[in-house]
Amino acid sequence: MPQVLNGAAKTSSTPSLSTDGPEAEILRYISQFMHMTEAEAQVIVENMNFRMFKKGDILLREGQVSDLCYFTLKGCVRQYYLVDGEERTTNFYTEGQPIAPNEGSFKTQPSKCYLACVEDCVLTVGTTEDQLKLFEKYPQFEAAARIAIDDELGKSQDRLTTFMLSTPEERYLNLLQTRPELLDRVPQYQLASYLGIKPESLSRIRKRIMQR
Amino acid sequence: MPQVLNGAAKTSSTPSLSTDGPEAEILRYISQFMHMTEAEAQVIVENMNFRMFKKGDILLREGQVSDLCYFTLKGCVRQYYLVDGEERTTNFYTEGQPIAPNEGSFKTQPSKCYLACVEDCVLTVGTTEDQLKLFEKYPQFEAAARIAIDDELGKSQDRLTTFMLSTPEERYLNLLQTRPELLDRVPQYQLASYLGIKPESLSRIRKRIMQR
DNA sequence: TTCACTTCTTAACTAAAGTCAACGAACCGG
DNA sequence: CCGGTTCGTTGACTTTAGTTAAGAAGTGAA
Repeated sequence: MPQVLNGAAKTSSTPSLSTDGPEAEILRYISQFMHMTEAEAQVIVENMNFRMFKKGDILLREGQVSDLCYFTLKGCVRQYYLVDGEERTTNFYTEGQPIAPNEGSFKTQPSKCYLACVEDCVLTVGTTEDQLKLFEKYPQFEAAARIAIDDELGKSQDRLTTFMLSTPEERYLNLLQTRPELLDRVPQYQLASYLGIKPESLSRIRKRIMQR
Repeated sequence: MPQVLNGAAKTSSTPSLSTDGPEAEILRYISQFMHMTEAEAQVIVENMNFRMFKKGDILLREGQVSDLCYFTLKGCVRQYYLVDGEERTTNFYTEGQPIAPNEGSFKTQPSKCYLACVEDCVLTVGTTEDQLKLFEKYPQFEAAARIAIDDELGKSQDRLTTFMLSTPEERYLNLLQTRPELLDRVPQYQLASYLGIKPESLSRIRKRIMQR
């Protein structure tokens, strides 16, 4: 069961927020899209809702309606669908990645996917309402949010074309290049379905590659 | 070569803008994301840059830097990549769809894809600068743009998961359901690469389906 | 330690897509 | 109207992934 991570930031007595605690991840993320003062960083951290989850915890189930958004500070969250009783993984979210799999008009619709923790996780949790309140109080964050969404759209388009243009073997090699840490953190049968193939096929692909 | 469609809207003497001319497409699109008055509709149409293109015209080439965005009023635009000298189609844009294949941080990067007209087209063309100017003058359009981008993100995520979770045959059947008009408008070898397969395979899939 | 369970690998076979080549129909352009 | 090109189909063969089943290696709990 999720537990509140009490005052993860507030109890931190370090003077600067650019520490290397898990909460630094979200500051690094936001500062990609705007210039942030120390005071603004403080506001962010104070308004964030930090939570810890255990390996195996389920954040979202098929059919559930939720407008919660997450941001990964520590750990790994897997997104998957149940088709014919089989789990089909479509994404892994790790440190520094926002989790919003049901964007657009689907926020008020029952979810078609699951979100589950592959490891113990530290996440921020927020509702759409939280965001709007923050934007009202601090309008400068709204522009950043817009740019962030645009950036996410670019990444999503990029992932789609990369997947469309690649064979399973190329996708595996690409994963080795771009997210090698996943291979150590995630069971291989989950990686396989993320690559669009069965575990046996991934095993053969790995063998094929080794033999060169 | 592209020609300016002189005063497509201005010369229209119809009192209402909810006419069925090509420019109505973009009004329909925007009104999905905001309530629009007649006056606002007028502003949109007057600020849009309408252009006609011939079948085969290329809007964007690999390596080209462009921050142009398009919106499809009439016709069909194909997005493709050149890999090993072979065209690999990744999208078809038809009436009512915005064309912005290089979102996010890639706007100032050389394009990796091509955009070509499959048919004679009527498109609106706009730069990022145009948009910002419009937002300054009419701030109410900015919120709509944000929602539209969010909606696009949702659609992109949806396309990605659908592609990941489907076999080529399922993708073809899905295309029959969702965009049947494409089958008549687009040559089959382009559809094949859009489905991630070779033309011969699509031919066999069609045969297989007919035999049931 | 042992036993159960999960994960990964391997093998044999099936199904489907890729490759190469050939053929015919439709479509232009002259 | 002809001749060439493009496009879709088909066939034979190769390559790769799916299926089923079995077993080995690792993990964790009693």
